[in-house]
Amino acid sequence: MTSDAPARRVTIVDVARHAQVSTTTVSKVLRNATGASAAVRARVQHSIAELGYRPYVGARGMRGRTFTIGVMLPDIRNPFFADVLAGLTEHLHGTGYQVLHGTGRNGEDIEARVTEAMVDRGMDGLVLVAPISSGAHLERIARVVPTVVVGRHGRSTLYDTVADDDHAGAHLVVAHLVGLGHRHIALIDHRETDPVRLAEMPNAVRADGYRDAMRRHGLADEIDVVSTTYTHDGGYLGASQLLARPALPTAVFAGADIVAMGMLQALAEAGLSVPADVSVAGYDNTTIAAFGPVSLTSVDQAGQQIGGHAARLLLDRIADRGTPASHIKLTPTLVARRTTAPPRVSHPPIR
Amino acid sequence: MTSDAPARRVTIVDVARHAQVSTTTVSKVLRNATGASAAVRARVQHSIAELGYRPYVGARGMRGRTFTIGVMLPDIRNPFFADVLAGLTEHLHGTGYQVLHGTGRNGEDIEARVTEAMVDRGMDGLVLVAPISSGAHLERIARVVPTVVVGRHGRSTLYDTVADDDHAGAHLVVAHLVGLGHRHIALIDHRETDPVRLAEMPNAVRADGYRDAMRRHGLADEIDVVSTTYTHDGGYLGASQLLARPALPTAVFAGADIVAMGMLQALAEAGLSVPADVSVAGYDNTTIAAFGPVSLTSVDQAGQQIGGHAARLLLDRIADRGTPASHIKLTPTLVARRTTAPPRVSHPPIR
DNA sequence: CCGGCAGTGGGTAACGTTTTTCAAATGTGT
DNA sequence: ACACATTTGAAAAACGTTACCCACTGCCGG
Repeated sequence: MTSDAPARRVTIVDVARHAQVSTTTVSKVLRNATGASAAVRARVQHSIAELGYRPYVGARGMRGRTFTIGVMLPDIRNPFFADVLAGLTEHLHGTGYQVLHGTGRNGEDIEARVTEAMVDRGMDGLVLVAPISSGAHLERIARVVPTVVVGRHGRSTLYDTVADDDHAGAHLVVAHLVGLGHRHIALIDHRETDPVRLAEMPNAVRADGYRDAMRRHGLADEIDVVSTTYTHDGGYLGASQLLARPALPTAVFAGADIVAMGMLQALAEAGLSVPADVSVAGYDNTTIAAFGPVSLTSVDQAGQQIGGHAARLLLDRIADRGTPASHIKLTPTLVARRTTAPPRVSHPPIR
Repeated sequence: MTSDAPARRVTIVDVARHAQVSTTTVSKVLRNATGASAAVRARVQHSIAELGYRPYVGARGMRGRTFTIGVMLPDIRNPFFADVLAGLTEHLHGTGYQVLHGTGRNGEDIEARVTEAMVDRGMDGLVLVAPISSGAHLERIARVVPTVVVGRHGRSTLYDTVADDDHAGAHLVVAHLVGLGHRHIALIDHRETDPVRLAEMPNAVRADGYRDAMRRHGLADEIDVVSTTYTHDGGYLGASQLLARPALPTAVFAGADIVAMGMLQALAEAGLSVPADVSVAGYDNTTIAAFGPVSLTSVDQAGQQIGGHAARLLLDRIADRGTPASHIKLTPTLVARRTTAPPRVSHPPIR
C-alpha cells in the first residue's frame, strides 16, 4: 500500500548497496562508461529499475553537467515563438537534454532575471529568443554558458545567432503591394529609442528594409512611418492615427501580425473594409493570420526551422565551446492572402 | 577590457576571502540569518556586489532548496494557459522564487518526462496545468514535492487543486442559447477513452454539464454530441460531420475556443454565415475570441485568477507540507458576442 | 617463467552551499 | 574584580554525483 509519508529520494548509494557494487560502478553504468562488465551492468540496471532510481540533477550539476537547455521567450502568447520552441524541442528530442523555458515578458529587468536564473541553475546551454537585453549583457551570459541568440541581428564572437532576413522580408511586402498597384504604403513601426538596440532589433531592420524597398521602387516620397509599438494596442493606435488624417494610405505594412490585428479591429470599427478600402499586410505568419476568417497576408519566418538550427548550433557549441560563432540567416517567404488587393482607385503611372 | 576566457564562477569562498570572513558568515548574510553584526554584514554585501557573486543553485539544492517553481503546461499555444501562467508569475513576483516551465505537448510520456525532470532538478514546488497523466502518477509526484493541479477535476489528499466549474460553464452556454430561442443545440466534444481520466478532465465535465442543462430545459431529446478532439482540426472535422447531415442544428457549443475556430473556418468555406445560419459558442475566452472580426461568444475562466490561487496554495504548501489539501472551484462567466443570435426560423414554444 | 597489458571494480577527493557545533569575545550584574 | 549570559564568527560535516587514480585479475608473447 502506498503511504502518505514524505518519501526520501533514492540515491546512487541505495542502488550500489542493492546491486552489491560500489557507487563508482553504478555511475559508470549510468553514463555508459567503460569499466563495467556486462554481468555487473545488468545487475545494476536491474537494481535501478527495481528501486526506481533517478539521478539527482543538482548533484550532477556540481560535477559539471545538468542536461538542461534553458530557453528564454519574450512572450508566451506570440505563436511565432511557439514555433521556434517546437523546432527546438523537436531537434533536442532523444538527446538526453531537457528543455525548460522562462518568460522575459519584454522587460529588460525581468529578462535579465530569467537568464541569470538559468545560469545560476547550471544549465548546459541557453537559447535566447528575441532578447531585448544589451549586447554587453548577452556577451556576459555567453561567456559563462554556451548560448545561441535567435531573432536578433547583432553579432558577437561569443554566441551563435539564427535570424530571419527581415530586410528581405520587408522587401517582399513592399514588392507585393507595389505589384498590386499601391504607391502610398505606410509602415507601422515599433518605436525604439536605445541607440544600441536600434540596429539589432528585427523591427528596425524591417523598417530599414521598407525604406530601402520604397526607394528602389521609386517611391521615396511616399515613405510614411507611423511609430507605435509591436502590440495589439499599438496596431489599434497606429490605425487611429492614420484615420485622423485627411487621406488614408492605400496600403499599410504592419511590422508584426499582432499589430495588423489591432489595425483590422480599428478599421472595422471605423466602418472601413479590408482590402476594399485599404490593404493590410503583417509579418510572422502566425496561426491567427492563417485562420480563414482573418486571412492576413503575412511574411513567413519558418519559426520551426529557426528553432531546429538553434538547437543544432547549441549542441555543437556545447560539444566544443571553442568553435567560432556561426550566424545563420534564413530567407523569409511571402504568404499572400485576402487582406491585400489592388487599390480601389488606381493611381496613374508617374510621368 | 573583457576577455574571451571561459570565466570561472565566483563562489562563496571568493566572497569570504575578499571580505575577510568565513564562508559561514557570508552564508548568514545571504540568507538574512542572525549571527552577523551590521558592520560585517555591510562588508560582505559590498564584496558580493564588487565580485558580482551569485549563489549557485545546484549547491543550494543539495542542502534542500532551489527557489524554483516548475510549471507544466500542456500546450504553449493556448492563450488560456498563458493567462494562468501570468497570474502565477505575478503572484510569485518578489517572493524570491523563479518560475520555469516545460511543455507536456498533450502527450502522456512527454508530460511525464517533463514532470520527472522538474523533480530531478529539485524544484521546490510544481504547478501542473491540465495534466493528462494518471491520478496515480500525479500522486507519486505530489508525494515527493509540493504540488498544485490546475484545471482538472480529480481530487487527492496529496495535492491542492484549482479548477473552473466547467459544469456551471456549460450550463451558462446552454441557458444563453436557449434564451435566444435555440432548441437543437449540438456539442463538439473531445473523445476520451480512458475511464479514469474520463471523469477528471474538463471536457468530460463540460459534456456532462451540457447534457444536464439540456435536460433541465426540457430538451433531453435534442441532446446531440459530436466527438472529435479539442483542436482546430477537431473543430473543422466536427463541422464537416454536421454539414454532411440532412439538417444542421441551429446552434453549436464548441467545447473550446480553438474548436470553435476550426468550426468557423469550415462553416465559412461551406458558404454559411454565422450567426445567421448557425450560432457558435466557444469556451475559454481566449484573446482570439475577443478579437473584433472574430467576436466569438465564449465562457471566461479567469485564467489569471486561477494562476494566482495556484501560486498562493503552493506557497502555503511549501511552507507547511502537512496542510490538508484545498480544492478551489471558480465560477466562470459568459461573454456574449456576435457569433450567437436567435435562430433564423424561431421554433414555436412547446405545448 | 616472467613482464607487461587490457579489462574490471573500488577508494577518495572534489564540486558550492547550508547547518550544526563550538570557541572566543563581548557585555552585564553583583 | 568575578561569574555568567549573549553575541559573533569559524570549523567541520553533510548533500549526491563524477573523475581521477590505483589495485587486482587473467592472459599473452617472449
